[in-house]
Amino acid sequence: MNSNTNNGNLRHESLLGYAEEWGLLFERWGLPRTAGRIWGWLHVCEPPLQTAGQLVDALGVSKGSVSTNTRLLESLGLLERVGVPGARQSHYGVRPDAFEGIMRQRLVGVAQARALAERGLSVLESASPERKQRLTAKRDFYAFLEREMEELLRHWQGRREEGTLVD
Amino acid sequence: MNSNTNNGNLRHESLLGYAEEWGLLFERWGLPRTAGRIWGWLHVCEPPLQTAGQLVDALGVSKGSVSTNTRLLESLGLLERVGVPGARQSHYGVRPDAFEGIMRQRLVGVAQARALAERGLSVLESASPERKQRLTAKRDFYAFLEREMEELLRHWQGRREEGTLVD
DNA sequence: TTCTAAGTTCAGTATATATTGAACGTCTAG
DNA sequence: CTAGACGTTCAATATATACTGAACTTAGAA
Repeated sequence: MNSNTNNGNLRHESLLGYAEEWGLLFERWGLPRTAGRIWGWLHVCEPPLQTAGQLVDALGVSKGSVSTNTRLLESLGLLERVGVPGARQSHYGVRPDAFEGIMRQRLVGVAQARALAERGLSVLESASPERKQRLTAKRDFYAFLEREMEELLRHWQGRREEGTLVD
Repeated sequence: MNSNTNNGNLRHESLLGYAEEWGLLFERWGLPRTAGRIWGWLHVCEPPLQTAGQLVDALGVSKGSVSTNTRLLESLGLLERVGVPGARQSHYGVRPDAFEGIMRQRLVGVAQARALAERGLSVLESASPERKQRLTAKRDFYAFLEREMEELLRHWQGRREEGTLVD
């Protein structure tokens, strides 16, 4: 195995371990373990672009699961499917702007929380300010977080444009 | 019911609905639905401090579940158990600094991701820079996020000290 | 066209997790 | 001390979700 890749003295096993740990982390975040495994694996595998079949072989999961989870990761903005000239299969790779996708996902969650607090306030419309106070504080927090994270996202994008013009 | 609380024209049902929606949001975040229900409810209930028994009655969940999930929310830094003079039971309420707890939780997740990327890099120690590139980018992102969120947390704390000296 | 490989979908199954309900410990009041 | 309320723990159960494997669709090769 691995006859056509130069892995130096890297143990295939420890690379797999890295993927596996991302699986566990994803699970703690309420996402499928397999999605995490793919995400981790695509950061250390060789070659960097992998076909569905290669993922099946490397990670020991079913075709169906790879299909489902690559689609999930795509929809989260973390993966992209790229065409390789002369190849019939789809090749999956980490999106260059994947981290913006991660931040955007988090932003969505914050925005949902803010919207929900807002909706709660409308239910308490006729209540006293004291009664509203808890909800107002919550709304203010999520509004703060939403604004700040949007700025953070811009920061990151700026950073990428300056510094990492390598790729 | 509700003979001793003045709820004005607020429908008990719509307040419960608010709690229920937080339950669903929590679930999407990989947390128990009941924990979300409690968290939502404690922002709109009257009185603001509730006993375990009141939570059982209001939310229609078991004593055991309330016990488990209040402990969870406590450990996340969102709830506090306060003693009420003359009352035998524990009373639960939203911590005044709950939102700092939320941010701290998120920070922990980011730190874990950064640590994991770091560990991956040590596995690739002897590899070429090109091979390391994907992991380095990931590590850099999480390191960035970690630093920025720490600052964000400080911002929020400062904001609280200035503005919200009401409570 | 037919044959084969790739990828998707989905019903069935496995697995993990939350929730219940009952038994237990603990504390306070009387 | 005893009675009863409160809270916790845990085994059993319910429930949700991920995963597999097989059937199906599509597309290229011959």
